[in-house]
Amino acid sequence: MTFLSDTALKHELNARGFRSTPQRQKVLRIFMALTQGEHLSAENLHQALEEDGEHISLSTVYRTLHLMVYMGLLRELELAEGHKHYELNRPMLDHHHLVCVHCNQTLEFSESSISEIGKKTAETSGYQVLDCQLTLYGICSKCYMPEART
Amino acid sequence: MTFLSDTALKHELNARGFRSTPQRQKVLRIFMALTQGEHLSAENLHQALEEDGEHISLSTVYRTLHLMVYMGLLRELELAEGHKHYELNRPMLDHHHLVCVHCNQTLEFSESSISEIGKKTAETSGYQVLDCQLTLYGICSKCYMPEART
DNA sequence: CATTTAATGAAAATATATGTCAATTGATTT
DNA sequence: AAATCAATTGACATATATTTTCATTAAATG
Repeated sequence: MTFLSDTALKHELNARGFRSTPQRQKVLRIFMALTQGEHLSAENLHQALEEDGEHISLSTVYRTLHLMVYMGLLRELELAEGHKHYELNRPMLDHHHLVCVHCNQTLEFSESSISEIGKKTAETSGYQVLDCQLTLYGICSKCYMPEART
Repeated sequence: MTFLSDTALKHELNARGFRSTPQRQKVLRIFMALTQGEHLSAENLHQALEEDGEHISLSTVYRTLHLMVYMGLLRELELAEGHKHYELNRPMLDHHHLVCVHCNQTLEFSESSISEIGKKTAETSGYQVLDCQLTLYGICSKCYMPEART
């Protein structure tokens, strides 16, 4: 799922009764151009599209994000920045996050055992896994001082 | 952290420069009275307090939730219902979630290896872990049908 | 018990996300 | 390649969740 041509995307969509549209292609292209670890909010994505000269309405941006999460193409991250962020779903990479609840600094890490656990658990419950996220919330060394305030 | 008396809460708060207030005590009591696996949104909590005859403003409810997450007393869950839910943080229980991205059905599961991984990762990065969440997103068996739509 | 400063409540403000609906466009059939 | 039909889009309105502001109240400290 790391790379998907327009026609491959079309097949994925059509197979489920959805349509391939220029908007959907452009959104996916934006995500494919990001480096590993980068993630965008709906607003970020909307801007990135504008910067590429693509005028796609915010409603469509939101609808496209949901659809692509639902299809397993994107993963939705909740990293305490107040709004959701999205990135390409690359299940093989076992890519997870560690977030400071104070300053919101976010670190990435890999841990290959997680997806195994995820697969097993999901199977037991009859689920088809789309995404598997281990998120650690804590306090980073800069923020961890007795006098810290909210 | 499964049970915390008013005076223990006071010590925790004062040690960090925060104050013990009746509102904070009442909020924590509500969470301590929940059964394992139950979780509340800010709105739910507000209502639960009202039902107990406690009038605490929504602002205070939100502020208290943030503070308690920051202190590691509560954990914040993002289970695709559109708003955040909260529950007592019981680090020993290794209690995680599996969510259907289509119908939002949520299942709980335990997996004791996760907190080990979390601890190790956080240490490496100099973080103090407050919470460790493995969240699996997928499609449940009821929703997994070729004709499924958004 | 006086002082200091954090915390609260009420209301307004903000932000994020969703819904509506007419117009458009993609997939499929003829 | 034209016609058909439903999915999709964009613009705008709306909803909802959360945050901020600020005057008032009340913990903690000495």
